[in-house]
Amino acid sequence: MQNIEEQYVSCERELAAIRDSLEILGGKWKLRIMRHLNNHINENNTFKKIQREIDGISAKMLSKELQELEINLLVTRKVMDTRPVTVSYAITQYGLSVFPVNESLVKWGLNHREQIK
Amino acid sequence: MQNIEEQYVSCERELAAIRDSLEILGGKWKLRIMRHLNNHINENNTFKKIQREIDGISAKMLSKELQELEINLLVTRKVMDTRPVTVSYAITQYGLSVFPVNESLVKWGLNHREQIK
DNA sequence: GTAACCGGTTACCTTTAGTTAACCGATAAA
DNA sequence: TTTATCGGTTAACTAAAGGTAACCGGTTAC
Repeated sequence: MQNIEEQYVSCERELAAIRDSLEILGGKWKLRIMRHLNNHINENNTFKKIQREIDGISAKMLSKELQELEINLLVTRKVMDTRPVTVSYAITQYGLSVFPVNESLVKWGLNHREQIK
Repeated sequence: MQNIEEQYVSCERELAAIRDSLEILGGKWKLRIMRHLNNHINENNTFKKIQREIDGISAKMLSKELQELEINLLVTRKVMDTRPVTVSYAITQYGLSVFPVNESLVKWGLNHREQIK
């Protein structure tokens, strides 16, 4: 049995973890991009190809979101030796760890639609 | 095996579900409040008591967030027959369904701290 | 009558998230 | 030399989220 102080610390740690997850995976585009890369995992996902295939995303947002995903080790960026230069993005092995979170959000959201109708 | 159209619909449904989940459970306070109500489930959680115990939350935000949680059937609001009147909030049975999502966010966030350090 | 408690609401402000459109350098094709 | 492609960046904007502080009606205790 934990004492009060340990309970408090554990609670703070969990709250910080939730903040981290929502900051890194939340927002309008992050999971959208991760899912797209995962659904096209055997393709050469260049910047332009991703932008064409994700409906509504601007170059600015795609660039910004990919940078943040790369910083968090969820995707890799590889400059290809083509003319003109293309840049290929891919989900990392570690990036696959977001899919349980993705699934729990999907599951809850789908069920919630049933619940409130 | 699904055809292309069915895949597309399923993908749109899942993306909408993620948007719903993040809209209803995301933000700075929603899960914070749900966790608090769950941790104090046998107590009389009045507005003032919740506000005292959740560090940093303003009356405005607490009021707004509780209203939205109530609309989504996640908490109940009960005006008590006391002087002066108090209002008691409680998590619903359905509200408990957020904890698997909560757990997956906690788990991913905790692991991510390890991963990037 | 005045002060205090409860459960809020309102107005105003700041910060963050996201959009739009123009622009950039490097390269290559016509 | 003009035009196009790729992978962005920049500036300027709007929209959404959240914070701060003052205020409110109803009630009770002094």
